Amino acid sequence: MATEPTTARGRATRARILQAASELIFRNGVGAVRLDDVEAAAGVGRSQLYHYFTDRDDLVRAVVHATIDTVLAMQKPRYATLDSLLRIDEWFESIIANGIRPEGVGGCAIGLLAAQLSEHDHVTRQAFLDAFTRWEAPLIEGLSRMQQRGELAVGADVVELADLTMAAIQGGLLLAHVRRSPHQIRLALQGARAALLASTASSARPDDMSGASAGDLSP
Amino acid sequence: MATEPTTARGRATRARILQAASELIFRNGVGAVRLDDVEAAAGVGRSQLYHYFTDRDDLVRAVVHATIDTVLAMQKPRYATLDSLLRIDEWFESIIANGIRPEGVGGCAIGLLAAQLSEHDHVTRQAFLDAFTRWEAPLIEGLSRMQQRGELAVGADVVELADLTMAAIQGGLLLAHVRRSPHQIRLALQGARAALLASTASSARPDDMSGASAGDLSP
DNA sequence: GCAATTTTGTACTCAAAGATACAATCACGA
DNA sequence: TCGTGATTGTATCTTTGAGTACAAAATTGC
Repeated sequence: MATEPTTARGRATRARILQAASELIFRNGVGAVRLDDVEAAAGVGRSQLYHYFTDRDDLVRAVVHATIDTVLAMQKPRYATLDSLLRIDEWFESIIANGIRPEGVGGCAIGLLAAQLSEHDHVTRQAFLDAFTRWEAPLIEGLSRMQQRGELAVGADVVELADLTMAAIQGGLLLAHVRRSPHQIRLALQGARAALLASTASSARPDDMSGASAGDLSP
Repeated sequence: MATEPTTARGRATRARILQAASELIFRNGVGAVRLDDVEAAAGVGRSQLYHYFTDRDDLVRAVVHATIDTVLAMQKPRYATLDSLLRIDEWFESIIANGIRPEGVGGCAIGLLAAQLSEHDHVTRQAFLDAFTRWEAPLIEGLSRMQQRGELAVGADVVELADLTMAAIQGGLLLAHVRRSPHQIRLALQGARAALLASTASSARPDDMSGASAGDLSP
């Protein structure tokens, strides 16, 4: 049975295992990572793994949760204030910057995991749902505030704008990952920006279709 | 060694294996699919697998190529004429429709595979690169024609607009997959549409920043 | 119809990797 | 210092699933 570490050393060991497993999984994919690899990378023995995690699946689940927390924590500082186009642009910049890592370009850790594991089990799937919801919550709130201040067209659906932005982020990071080009993220975010801009109160004109309210694509 | 089937029966068997493997992989992910499962689903014996494919990796590679061909072929009919907003809208509609399958909502088969395998080996990665390039080629061409006809701002970069659109498609399908909601695809494509619209000649005004040309997000 | 080739069925081998056993060592509090 | 529990090292067991062997059946070409 998995034991929660009580001492500082134990916590450090558990953290090292998690760290090593996360990196390996991010690099090579969930299926390609052997427990031996994790051991070697973390500098621990087999017994440690089974001391802190019940089995391989438990470790993977822990990696998922840790990854989600890490990624969301990285966004945190920018989060409080996404209530202006300038702040949102800054946020976008941080996402672009985070997409360029020493171990490779692009690829949202959450998105990559989600693509691999969202069908795995119900609990894990729910974790991803929560992650995306938590991720976009500050944007929804910021957009709402902009709308209240009259900086966003009253007809705009802020939730839909946020969803659309999340899709752009994920798609941009995926393409950047495959193409190994951070430029893809930038372009994708430009798309989201255009959609947001189209809902900006100042540029919302009734005579064009720039408003990104739902229905444009309805059959 | 893998043998190419020469008879009709052989081709049918090989096709059945490929079909079964593709569905299982799409459903459960590459790592979770055992050869036993493929056998059972395809109704063949172990010997058939190794008659038509050298090993598991060879089968997976074949699935990748077959999936790419299938997905691109589905887009083909719409491809010839993506040179107006109307045609592009129709194209979007077909993508939304394809995202709703009996076996689950959303999830571009190519995108999901790419997330799992783009790091696997160089050849497979190249296959994904080619796939995305082939996928967006008709859009680039269509947009170019629109630009030549003056329906798109002369300053717009059609390649970037196409890249941005691809990111929206992929992100939308990924979110739709996780959230099990086809609406996510629609929203994402609305975002791409807004970006395209912003570059439409008629709505391109020098006094706003709607033009999706590069540089908006540059530091 | 018959030989040659292709296709298929079943049983088996074997290595890899997950999981376990258990003793040794360490760290902290009394 | 001593004892207890937490932590770690090593060796071993077990299961899974990829890959192989080989013969039977079906199909094709002559």
